[in-house]
Amino acid sequence: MQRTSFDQMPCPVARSLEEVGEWWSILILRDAYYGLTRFDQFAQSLGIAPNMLTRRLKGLCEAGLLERRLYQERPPRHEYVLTDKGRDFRPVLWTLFAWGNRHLAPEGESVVLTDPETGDAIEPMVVDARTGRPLAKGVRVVAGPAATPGLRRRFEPKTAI
Amino acid sequence: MQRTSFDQMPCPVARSLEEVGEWWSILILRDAYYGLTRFDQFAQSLGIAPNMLTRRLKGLCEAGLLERRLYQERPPRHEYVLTDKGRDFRPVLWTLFAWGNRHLAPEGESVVLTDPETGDAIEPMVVDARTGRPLAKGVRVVAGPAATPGLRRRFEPKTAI
DNA sequence: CAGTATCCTGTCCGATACTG
DNA sequence: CAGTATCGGACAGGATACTG
Repeated sequence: MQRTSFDQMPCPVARSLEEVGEWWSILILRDAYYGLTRFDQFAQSLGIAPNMLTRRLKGLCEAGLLERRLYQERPPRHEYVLTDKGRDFRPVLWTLFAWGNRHLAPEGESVVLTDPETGDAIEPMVVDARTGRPLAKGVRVVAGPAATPGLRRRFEPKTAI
Repeated sequence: MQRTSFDQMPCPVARSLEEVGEWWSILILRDAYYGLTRFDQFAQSLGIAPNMLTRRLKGLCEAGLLERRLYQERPPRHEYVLTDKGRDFRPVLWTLFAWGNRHLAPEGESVVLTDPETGDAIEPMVVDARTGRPLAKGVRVVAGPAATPGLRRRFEPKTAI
């Protein structure tokens, strides 16, 4: 890897980007949530070159977000299905989706999220699962149990996100 | 741009990636939330090459997430401050942070989010702002007011995310 | 249909040197 | 201190051809 490796980086954001930071990966995940599982479904939906699709699918499998599963013996056919880890990434997509709709839809929203039962539009918001309170400005970032001394020093001042 | 342009793509996720899809951009935003505003603060925190930092800062400014502001006349000095649009991106960082902590912290969490008042750990969760109900699997994606006919066709089947 | 194999280009990115 | 200028390498990504 040419980029500085963030393998031993403490920040979970940096670590996440290490796995899904590539451009196509997120769109592939999006399509996986949409229910696509097969190579050519992704290829057609994304308009991605086949070699790149192979690369990105392999990457997502190695990162443990997708699982390559044989669904037919002869001829051998594989499908790409989300793992728990991959499914758990959906909150990121939701917030990204919402942000895009808020700020990058000059001529109106072309796609919206809705409640599957009521059909009402959904407006994603992030809250604390324990208290139910919305996360607002000033969420503190502090060194955790596995922090190194240097890290503790860095997060000693009031660091917020 | 060498990549397929997603300028007229309807999906807000793709559009978002157009603006913040680059690897460093997110980390710069993260540091901006941390309170950094000046060139060399970013440079030192990220260990990024100065030319890249210039490019990414310029990109974020053009995308309207950061604003370059003169804070000193002679010699001219600029600071990079978050715009509303940039601040509004924080939910994405929160969910990314949480995902990274859940899945990429083998030796324990090195950094955690806490409530600035109580000091308790925070566990980000995405809910619908209107009903307060957690978003679960099966959030529907449907064509919105500005959708083209082709788009409507695509999202006619039950598409979820 | 589900990929693999090549080849090519753009550009992300790092390293370094330089400037007001 | 806050950048700009230049160079070079690695690789993401595109295009196309080919295979069981």
